[in-house]
Amino acid sequence: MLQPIFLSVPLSSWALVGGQSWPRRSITGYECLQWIEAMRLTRYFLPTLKETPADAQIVSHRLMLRSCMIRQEAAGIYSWLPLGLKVLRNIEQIVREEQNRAGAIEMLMPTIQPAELWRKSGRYEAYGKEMLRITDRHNREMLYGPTNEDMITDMFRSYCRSYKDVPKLLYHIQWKFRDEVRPRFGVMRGREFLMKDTYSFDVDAAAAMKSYNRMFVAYLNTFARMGLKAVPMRAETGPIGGDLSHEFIILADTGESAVFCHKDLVDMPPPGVDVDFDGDLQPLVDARTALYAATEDVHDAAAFAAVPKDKQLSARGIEVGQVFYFGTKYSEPMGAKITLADGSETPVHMGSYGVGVSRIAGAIIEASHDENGIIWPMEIAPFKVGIINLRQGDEATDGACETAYQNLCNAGLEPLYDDSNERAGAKFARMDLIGLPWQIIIGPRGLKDGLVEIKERASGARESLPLEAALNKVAAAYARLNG
RNA sequence: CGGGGAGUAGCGCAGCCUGGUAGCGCAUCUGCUUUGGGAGCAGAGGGUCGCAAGUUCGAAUCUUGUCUCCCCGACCA
Repeated sequence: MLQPIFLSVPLSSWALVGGQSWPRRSITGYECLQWIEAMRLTRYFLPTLKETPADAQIVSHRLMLRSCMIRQEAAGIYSWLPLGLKVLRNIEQIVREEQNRAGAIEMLMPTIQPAELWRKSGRYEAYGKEMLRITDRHNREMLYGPTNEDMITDMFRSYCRSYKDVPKLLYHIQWKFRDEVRPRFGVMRGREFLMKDTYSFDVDAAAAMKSYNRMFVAYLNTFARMGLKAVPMRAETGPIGGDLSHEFIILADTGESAVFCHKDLVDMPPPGVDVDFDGDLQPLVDARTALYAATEDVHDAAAFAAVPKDKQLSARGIEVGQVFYFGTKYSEPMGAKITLADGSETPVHMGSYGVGVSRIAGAIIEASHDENGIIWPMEIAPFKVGIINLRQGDEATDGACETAYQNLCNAGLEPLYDDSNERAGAKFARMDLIGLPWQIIIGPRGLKDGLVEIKERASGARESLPLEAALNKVAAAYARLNG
């Protein structure tokens, strides 16, 4: 029954990153065989909803609930169901790859921290009710970390004493908890959220700017790979403190903050993955900070007025990342000092750089959906292609679907095969809802003439062609992505 | 934290004003017919009406308390 089909487009599962061969897609980020997850719908867990839960107000939240990505467990606290978890992992993996490329080193700090650390930095009382405070069985004061500056500064202090130990960029991807007064918008403003936070350690302010620029450029590439147009904007530093900060904002009507920027920034292409992170990044950063862009908190109406009228963009935005330079704000009180070449001591200069990994899942949907459901960018899609069997039980149809499934699996294209016995309409609606980039639609009518249908979710464009050509077309789209 | 609203079957809702032991649509299960954009018919299962006190012969319904969730605002990745 199964007919091997030769895919004319070579698929490389390995991409060149920083001169090394890395797995293109893996769960752990470590070198391993390419991780392929294909699935038959009847074996999967995907009870999609036809009706919208009443509590969900914004489109991304509604679609995430309907497509069975998440389930609310308490206000601002969610389970990530199988489909949602795959999306979350894909986002996380892009963030990880771009951090590694920029020279940051991954580690993992705990979610629970001792209160003592925060007393040392002077933040324990200052952070207020947003911090979830816990007492353990020995009556020790603990907290569920809302961020990790204090812990990493303490760690740096205990291991690094010399100017020779810097620069260092360390990051982790870990769950955070902030006891928001009013969680809302699903995962975009949860109390528990997954965040990538990087911390930089440098000898002085000038060196710290180089770290800042690394992260700035890494973020531009990170969001571009996710199909997002993120605009860096001057921003307030807030409780993290410091002198210099940019928020990376994607424009969306449902955004929480008002933003003002020069239109040219929106479509400015990313620096690209072949940037030399050890080279001078300042021109790249300057190109994106020369034009006016600011969030409402630091908005300067006069400066904005100087932007040509037809280039003024006043919109709403979702913050997906933020970079801070805060100098010695933590190293000073916590005694994280390094010895310089001349024997003198100086507090290490620090910055922190956050990406809201779980928030991005919602943000991408806000930026990419239509009335039928989600439209996933290729790199984010939980499965890369859906196979719709229009007549389960029909020998020719079942056979063609199996052939497609096996070949797509072999090609690493992570197909989701709808082998359920439901009616065509239900299958179409569900496949559109979960937003896989490509659909291969196979039924007896088309097969009579040796044809299957291929549909691109984003454009809705459909085309009838032989199975082999359809598979090759999807493979070609994926190969382009892998460069 | 101020202001508003809601908790009744997995989801969406009605019933409450005027107390009498719970109903509709979707979903689920069974059977038959269907099968190219969320099918039709027939049958079935599923709810201590958020929780706790109180009033009453009797409470989903009235009273009080309490918990949870949502929305608007202020605040935040």
